[in-house]
Amino acid sequence: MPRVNPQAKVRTRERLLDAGAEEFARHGLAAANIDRISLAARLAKGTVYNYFRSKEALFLAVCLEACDRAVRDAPLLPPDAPTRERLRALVKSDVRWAREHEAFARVLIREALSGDPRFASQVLEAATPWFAKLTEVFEAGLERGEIRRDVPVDQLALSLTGLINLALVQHWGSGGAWPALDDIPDIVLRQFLEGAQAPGRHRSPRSAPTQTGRDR
Amino acid sequence: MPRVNPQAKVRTRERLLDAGAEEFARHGLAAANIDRISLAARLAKGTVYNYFRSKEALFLAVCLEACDRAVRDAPLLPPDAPTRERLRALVKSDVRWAREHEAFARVLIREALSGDPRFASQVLEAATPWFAKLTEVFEAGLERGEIRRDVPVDQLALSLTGLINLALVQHWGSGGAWPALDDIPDIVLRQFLEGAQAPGRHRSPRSAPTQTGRDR
Amino acid sequence: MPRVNPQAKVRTRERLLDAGAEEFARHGLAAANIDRISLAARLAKGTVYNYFRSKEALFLAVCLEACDRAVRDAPLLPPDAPTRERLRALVKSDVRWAREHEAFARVLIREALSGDPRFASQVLEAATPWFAKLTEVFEAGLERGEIRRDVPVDQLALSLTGLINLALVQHWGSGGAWPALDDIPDIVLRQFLEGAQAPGRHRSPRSAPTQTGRDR
Amino acid sequence: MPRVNPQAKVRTRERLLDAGAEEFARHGLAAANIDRISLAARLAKGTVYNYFRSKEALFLAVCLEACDRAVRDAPLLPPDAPTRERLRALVKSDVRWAREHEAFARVLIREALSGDPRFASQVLEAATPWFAKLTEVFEAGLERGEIRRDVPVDQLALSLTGLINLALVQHWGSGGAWPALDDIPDIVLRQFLEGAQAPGRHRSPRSAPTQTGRDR
DNA sequence: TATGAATGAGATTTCATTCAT
DNA sequence: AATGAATGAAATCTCATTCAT
Repeated sequence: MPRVNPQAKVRTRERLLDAGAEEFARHGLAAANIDRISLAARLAKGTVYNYFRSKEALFLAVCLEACDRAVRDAPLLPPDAPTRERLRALVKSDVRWAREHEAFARVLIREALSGDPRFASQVLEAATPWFAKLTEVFEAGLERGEIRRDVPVDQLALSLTGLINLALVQHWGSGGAWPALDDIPDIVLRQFLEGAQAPGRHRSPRSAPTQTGRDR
Repeated sequence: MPRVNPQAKVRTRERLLDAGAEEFARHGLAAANIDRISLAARLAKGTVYNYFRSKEALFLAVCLEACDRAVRDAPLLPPDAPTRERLRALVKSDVRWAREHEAFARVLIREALSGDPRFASQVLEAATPWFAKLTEVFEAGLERGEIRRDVPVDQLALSLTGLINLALVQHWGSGGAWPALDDIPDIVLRQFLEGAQAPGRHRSPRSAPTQTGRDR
Repeated sequence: MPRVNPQAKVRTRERLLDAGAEEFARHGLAAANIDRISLAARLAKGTVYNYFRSKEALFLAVCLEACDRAVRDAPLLPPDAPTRERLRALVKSDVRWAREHEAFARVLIREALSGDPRFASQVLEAATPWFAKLTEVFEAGLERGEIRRDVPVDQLALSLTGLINLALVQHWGSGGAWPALDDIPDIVLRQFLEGAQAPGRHRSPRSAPTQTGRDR
Repeated sequence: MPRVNPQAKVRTRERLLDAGAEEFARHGLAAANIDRISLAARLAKGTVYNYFRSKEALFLAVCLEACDRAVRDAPLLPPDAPTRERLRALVKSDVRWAREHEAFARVLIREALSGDPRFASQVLEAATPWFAKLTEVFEAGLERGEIRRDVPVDQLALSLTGLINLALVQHWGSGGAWPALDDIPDIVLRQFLEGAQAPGRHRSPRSAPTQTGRDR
């Protein structure tokens, strides 16, 4: 259809994105099948290539879209809420998204480890909006003395993200046995905020050599 | 040729495992090429199938072998050493292995996320020896009050493993920029043992809801 | 938009022919791309099909146009000039055209050999104006006894044309090494007019069977 | 079939070559279909690629084989036969081969004009044995004063080859009307050896500048 | 036990052409 | 007359696996 209104193009694109997400979720990138995608979108195979240069390009677009939606839906507690609660809200939202898109979430994590570094980093870029939101919360927490100052914010964001993903991977890997999805936010936050050391123990020798006083 | 020296069979198997590791590391599972593997092993393609039922079976065998070697080389500090030091030794050894086998380590992590749960869990099983060693250290730490009691040991083992892998993934993903491999043990252990909370803060509200007292 | 200025149609057609010539020259008929052609002509793909039934039809039209222009530019020496000189002028002009349109000239020659005889002869038809001019010169030469009478004029025209094309093919095939384009007219005419026999030799045995006396 | 005797491989190769020649002859290189080739050879599609890297590689191999056979069958008259007769024998043999393999001969000539110069020159290389034979005859003719000395032998070989091919192209282009295949040797040799000039005419002005006296 | 020739399903991508607007 | 989104057939090449020797 020629000279369609731009909306039609957007719709077609969306149908492809949706069909792609479904297919990638079900089969992973390598085993995904363009034929099935176009069929599911009720479009011709060639149309896929009118919108995306290659299967990989479609995958990247699907990742971008998915991450965007995931973050867009995440509520942000007001800045004066405790950092722990603000984080919990984000993590809960993230876990909810992962629950609803489990299969695709797995694929996304998986492909972020692709052997091709260029491709891997393109996949990672999709998470940019998430990191932005996280950073915002951390920085507010820093100002209010709720977050330790001796670790860069970027690093904290990565640690938390990683812990969430790990918990998810473990949840999936255990066939859902443990941890339960609903428990993930607390488990992760406890580990993230408090660590594994027994209470009352000293801080790491290197970061706080003068261990005397303080919380003794 | 009948009556092959049993040692010869072992050798052939080893050559295939070595060639497989190299190939999987370089190309990942999906893109690995049996032809190249047999070529690198200086054997015929058919021979691969005399030893392994399929490409996937070969991959699993390679994983098992790799993890075995990795753990076999890991030193175990004496039980009376501080838990932190015992963990550090393990993590360092793990990171060293990852450094020396970066490519294969990536592939291994990646395939552990395979969409096929049966396959994924088979990959994970390869890590059994590692978890055993970790568990041993945690239990000793528990007895000596160095490790918090309110989190199951399995969970701790997973958290630590996950943090290490995350750090590695981030190291690779950043093109080696951050974190440096040598810094990973400390970074990970600090996060793992102490968490992200500012020093002096209360424990998680749930585990100690009445925040009064303690270190106030 | 109805009532288009007829001149506008001619312009559009010309733009398509020009873009087509360029594309066919660059990629050959089979690999030529209608998309690129319409793009280069700054028109929509559909427009190409408003003017030409198919890619092949466009190609034929381009051939016709090209040959027409080539011959139109060829100077014709006055009828009283020596035949050799009149021919040389034509050949030079032909070679000049080929030099200026090398790529397209190659394609044209190539497609004249198409497996589909219908198509091939359509391509050849494009050369009609050239053959007409050649024939005119030959007939004048015949009347003045400068051209042998025992070979039909058509055949002579084909021979000369073929020799030129051969020389061109050889020039291109040798990467321009030999023959130089500027030398082609003389090389070709010498071969065409005098043949390869040593001077003083008898004519072909058939035309002059009494070979006795060697060279008289 | 493993460890077959080398003969089996040669046979398979030959079947592919034969099927390829047939297919290329019928459809040309671009439109040739690997599927049909493997079918005609009663082999699997993959087998084609076990023997030839690509369709083009198969085509080149077919060309080589064809030219080799064509020349191998060409009789060589004894060195003391007149040059004209020795040439006639070669041309006749060439024309006979072209008659028997018309379709493939056309394709071969066509692809020698390929836009890709690397490919074109590879095709041309197939004709090496033919040029060798031709050269031999020319050199004998030179020694005996039957061939003009002022044109390099290479150039003569190319001229003759070109004239033959042209005649063939014209024969095919005219739907067989003219020239008849049987007439080609004489037509070509006359043109090649004697040229188009009327008998008794001077040599080219350059080689015999004293044009005075017309035909003396 | 080792070999390696043969297999053939399968998948991505291209692109001439159509036709509703 | 011009447009350009959609179409979908077509075709090359790959590669895990088999099995006769």
